[in-house]
Amino acid sequence: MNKADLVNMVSAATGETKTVVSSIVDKTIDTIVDSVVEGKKVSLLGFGSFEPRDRSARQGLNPKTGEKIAIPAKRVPTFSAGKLFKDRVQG
Amino acid sequence: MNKADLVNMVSAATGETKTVVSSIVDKTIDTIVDSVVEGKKVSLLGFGSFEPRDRSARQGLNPKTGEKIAIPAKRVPTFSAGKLFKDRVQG
DNA sequence: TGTTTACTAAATCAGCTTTGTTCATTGAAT
DNA sequence: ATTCAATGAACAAAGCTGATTTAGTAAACA
Repeated sequence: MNKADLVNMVSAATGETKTVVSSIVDKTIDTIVDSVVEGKKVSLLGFGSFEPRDRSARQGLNPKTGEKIAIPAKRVPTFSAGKLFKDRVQG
Repeated sequence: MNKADLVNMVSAATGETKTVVSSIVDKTIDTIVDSVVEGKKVSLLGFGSFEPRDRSARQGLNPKTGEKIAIPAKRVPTFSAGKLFKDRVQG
């Protein structure tokens, strides 16, 4: 399922036009990304939470050549699913 | 940031009422969760993708007592961030 | 609405490191 | 009423790493 499918389904479920749904979905994603970029966590109860996490530098290797390479420290976005989401996926 | 904050910000950014934004955000989350529950991946370009992943059974241990315990196999929801999200968080 | 264009995502190789997982409880928040 | 974060230890599993091709999505424009 891609974004177009998602918008269609939400539009059908809510009765709002695809245009409105699309703009809100886009802006919602923008807002979440912006917040994480600013270092703040976004918690959506039942769904999960997004937050930035710092990864320390480490040794890696090039799978093609096998030689060791230095991987610098970096900040990455993470998501951890909430209880409801986990329970529903687990069944 | 929680869901109420998110709805307020998206409402302010789009001009749609909080009621409309709230219903669309909720339904969007529902749709994503439903899709993952059905075993299908949800790909939102630039943001990331949600999909179920199977974890095999393994041995764990109770940190309190130190004794070994059996952790059963299970299915969990996962999210992997897209390039744009990563790039923006990294800076 | 339909088409083109440019860019992103998936898959692949293997080995090492980081991260997640386990229980229980308190406090905060939905 | 219910969920979430945090805490602490230690082990095992999952993921990250480069480079490339293919496939596919999204944005722009007429």
